[in-house]
Amino acid sequence: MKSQESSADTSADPDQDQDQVTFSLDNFLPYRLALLSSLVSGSIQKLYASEFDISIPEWRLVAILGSDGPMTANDIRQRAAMDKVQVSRAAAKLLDAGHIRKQVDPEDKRRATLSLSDSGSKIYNQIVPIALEREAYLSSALSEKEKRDLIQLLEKLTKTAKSMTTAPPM
Amino acid sequence: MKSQESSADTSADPDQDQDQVTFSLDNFLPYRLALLSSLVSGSIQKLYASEFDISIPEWRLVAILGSDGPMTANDIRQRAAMDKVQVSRAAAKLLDAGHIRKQVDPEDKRRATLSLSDSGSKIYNQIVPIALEREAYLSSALSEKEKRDLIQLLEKLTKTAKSMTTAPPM
DNA sequence: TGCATTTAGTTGCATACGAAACTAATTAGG
DNA sequence: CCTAATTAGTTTCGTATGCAACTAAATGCA
Repeated sequence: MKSQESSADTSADPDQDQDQVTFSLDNFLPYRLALLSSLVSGSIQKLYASEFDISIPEWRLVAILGSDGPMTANDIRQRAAMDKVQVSRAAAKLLDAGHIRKQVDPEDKRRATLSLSDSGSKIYNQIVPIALEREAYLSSALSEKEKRDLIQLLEKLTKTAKSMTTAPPM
Repeated sequence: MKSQESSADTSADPDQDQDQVTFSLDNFLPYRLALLSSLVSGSIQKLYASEFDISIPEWRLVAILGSDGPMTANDIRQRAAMDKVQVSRAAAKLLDAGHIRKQVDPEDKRRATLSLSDSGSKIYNQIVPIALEREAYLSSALSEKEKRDLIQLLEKLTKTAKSMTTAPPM
């Protein structure tokens, strides 16, 4: 594909040899995504940490168990596209803090179903409105339609990005 | 925006009626962004590491010095919204590898102008086409208009996100 | 001038991360 | 059956990260 004839930036000096490609981080999607994501995560992380002493991976577990109900660590891994180590550690911390329960499956003792404890549910119920409010504020510069469009665009990109990663072991 | 009155407020409202808000990580923007960003970065990181033995922060320095010309570490930090530690370490590695030069400003010996060496320029010229190709592939599921829209939406969000971190609403 | 403050950049330390090695339980298959 | 291969989940270990403390130079100011 012939891409990137970036618009009005270069004075299009034809002498400029062709190795000297025009490139700007500002229009480079991976960079834009990384920047935005780190800004957003950073802000959220601080909030969750200070108010609930919970990390983002831990919050993901709480969010999933809270919205989708009890499931195993492996289910969570697939559901949230998280690393299994990340799930394991988040679960360990949440268990330790008493926010989730772990029930070993008697049928298959390797598996264990995780579920929110009362304190976990409480956290879920407390965080959800705050998270939504944060998100609303974040996207307050967007119209409803723009927000839907954005999610849809991110969805498409995510699909492509998944196919780009060299067959992740799942 | 007048929002939460502080931490006490949330617990001061033990009445949990509206807490069964419909919430799903899937529609939660911060999560979608983090997921996509990590997929994209991961894929790119592997590519740069295997082909050029260079990390993403290092690549950012090369990209900026290559496209915008020589500048100080501090300029880079502002330009790329990077942490100063990150810039310092990336610069140290690139220096060590001989990809950049460092010239101390005689006027102000704290400052030093960084610039690409020949090998740095070579890397820049080699990576740029690959990066653009990657990006083109990543966004191949989007129309030109969609891609422009996306960048614009990300821009808006980034602006808001920056304001969120600089003015911590807590 | 002389000392406090600011600024550019680096380093130390404690944490987070993920790949890979590992344990324990289950299933396959000879 | 018994061993090999697979699966769920945990731990180890090297690296990356970022805050905070630090060094060194420049500036403020009295």
